[in-house]
Amino acid sequence: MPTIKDVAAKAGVSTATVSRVLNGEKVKDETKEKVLKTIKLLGYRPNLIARSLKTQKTHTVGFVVPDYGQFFMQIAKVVEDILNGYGYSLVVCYSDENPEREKARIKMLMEKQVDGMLVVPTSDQDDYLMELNKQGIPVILIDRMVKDVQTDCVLVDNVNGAYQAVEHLITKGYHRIGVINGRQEVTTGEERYRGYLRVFEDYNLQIDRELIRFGDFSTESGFALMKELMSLSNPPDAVFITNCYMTIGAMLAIDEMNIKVPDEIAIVGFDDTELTRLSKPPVTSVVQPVQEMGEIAANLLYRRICGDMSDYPKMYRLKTTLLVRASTDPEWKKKLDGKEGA
Amino acid sequence: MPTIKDVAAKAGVSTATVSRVLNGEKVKDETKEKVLKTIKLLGYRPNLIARSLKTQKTHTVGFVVPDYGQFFMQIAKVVEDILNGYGYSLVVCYSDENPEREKARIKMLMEKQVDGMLVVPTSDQDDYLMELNKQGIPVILIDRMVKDVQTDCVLVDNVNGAYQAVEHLITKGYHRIGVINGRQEVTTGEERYRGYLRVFEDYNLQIDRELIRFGDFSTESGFALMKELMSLSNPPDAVFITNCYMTIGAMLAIDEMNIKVPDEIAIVGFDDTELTRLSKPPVTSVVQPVQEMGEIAANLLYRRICGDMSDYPKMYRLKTTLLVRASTDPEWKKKLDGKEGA
DNA sequence: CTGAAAGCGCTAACAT
DNA sequence: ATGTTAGCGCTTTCAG
Repeated sequence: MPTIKDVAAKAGVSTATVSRVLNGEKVKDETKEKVLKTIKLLGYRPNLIARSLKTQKTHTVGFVVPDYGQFFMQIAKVVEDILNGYGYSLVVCYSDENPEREKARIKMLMEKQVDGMLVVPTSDQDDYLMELNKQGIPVILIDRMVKDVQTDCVLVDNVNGAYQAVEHLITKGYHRIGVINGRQEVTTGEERYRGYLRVFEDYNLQIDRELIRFGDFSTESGFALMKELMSLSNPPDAVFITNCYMTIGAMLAIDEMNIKVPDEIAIVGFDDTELTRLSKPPVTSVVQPVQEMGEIAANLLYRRICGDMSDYPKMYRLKTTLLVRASTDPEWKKKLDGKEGA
Repeated sequence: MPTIKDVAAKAGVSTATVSRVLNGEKVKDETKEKVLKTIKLLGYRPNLIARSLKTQKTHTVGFVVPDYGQFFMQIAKVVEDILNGYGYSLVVCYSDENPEREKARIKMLMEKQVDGMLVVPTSDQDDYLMELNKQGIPVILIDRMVKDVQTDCVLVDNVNGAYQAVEHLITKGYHRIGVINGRQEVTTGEERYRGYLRVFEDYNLQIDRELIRFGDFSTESGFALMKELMSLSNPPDAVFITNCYMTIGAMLAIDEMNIKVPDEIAIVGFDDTELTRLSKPPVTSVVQPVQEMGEIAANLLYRRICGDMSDYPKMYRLKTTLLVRASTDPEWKKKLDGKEGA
């Protein structure tokens, strides 16, 4: 591999000049030509490591997700595209919904000297994240936030998303509405539960505590909890499930128990993925603006990296939409009639 | 951030000694203690960039996948875990099934100076990949290979996997067996098609060319091609679909057309993901040993990075398994009875 | 066993 | 407009 020195020597200029050409600084056209030519000739590629050592910038950003499922990977894709466009590359790693592992991954990213980070925190008290901020490396929280922490975050309005979902069930005439919650140490889990509770409050309805279950966001927990709910002497007639993995688990359980949806039980889930769309029947879901979340987060992070702290800390609360499908609507198939394709 | 110099100064030793302690070389216990203590005291963390510049190793490896779907991300997870265990971190990027983009991503990884790469090539004539090999950076092809190229690869036996799938259909008594193929410029696409053809040859059966369709691995193409097949005046009674996205698309099409599986059409897919498992009915699938693929690839790459070229170039051809489910077996549900859970 | 010193390849003052 | 030079933080001969 040729170095900048080789180029300088061959072109008969100093390394500084070559560097200037490389970085688009003012250089006499004639010498620039000459340098460019020798660069091509030698097949020279700047050594990014050396450059990083000098500039203290790696042009790399990290993204810590809880898992590699469709929801977060959709965001990752958007983020990667945008950041690539700015000349940054993305390192994605997964925390496995485990604060310890999250900390380890963040540490690794720190040591790799990333210029910034996007994190989906696995707990609402991530003291470690704050250190980063103090160290001056921009961090954007995405999807979930951390309590008592002042930093940029891109979230959705989970409370009202959940509210809308549960209200939809009530409007449809369901009375015994259960909920399968996610981890309450995570803001999305807690907020969605809060939305559920608020509906009952607003409608002045009684809640049967038996219908409230707590899972850990995993397919397995959705499966197990749905079985529990349906084994009750007085089972629910509808269930709100607060993320997509648990929804899948619940659908599998329902299927295994040979229960009819929505006739015997109505289901509304959170997140819209291929799974919920392909499921039979398709699941009514609170859909999050994935594309927008990714775009906003990536662009905000880029601005922070560039030193623009004008509106820091900025919190986005994007709105969700309720997509009604057959799992809460027996008429769905007829009404739809070709409106939803592949 | 303190540097090695700060540590050396504070501990009253030379930077060389600190470096030795850091790298576990022989140092008098007493001085080692002292150094370790000041490292802790100052909260010193070695600067990996500086180290990389010196050692020419980044302890990073790249992984280029066609997409962020479940199949490849499952592999990525395995690979990441293993490599992390060896002290390497993984940069995953997606080529979007596009050779140009793949080239760009590989180039980026090269410039980032990764110590090695795992690539799922998007074409069977990736001249660019060979350059890497010449440059001495280890590359392992995974899932797909490149023709006329001598390099390590971890593949599955697609031909026999497909063969088994189609033979299963024949055994079940289906006659008009269609196929939805993937991109033929990609070895998996071509090999699976070959497996399909071979069955007809071996059984000395006539093929109706009308039943052979070519897609691009996407859900959309699976959807469109299945619609085409089922709109034929003489439609197939079974279809083999050569990857999971197209299988999903096909299932959606079938659903939309209100066709019953397996009564009116039997389906066998390639790849086993949540989608094919959750689908109604669940799809009989050729399942690939994802875990094993990841393990083998990661460990092989590690060995190559460590300079062990003993068995180069090594080609693995792992065996697939056929998982029979309801999409080819009306009796499935009864037979199963609790054998398959969440 | 430890220290001095020379770089790895690049950028950025500072000079010219 | 270009060249000189001093590092960025680390590893690694080579001496001692």
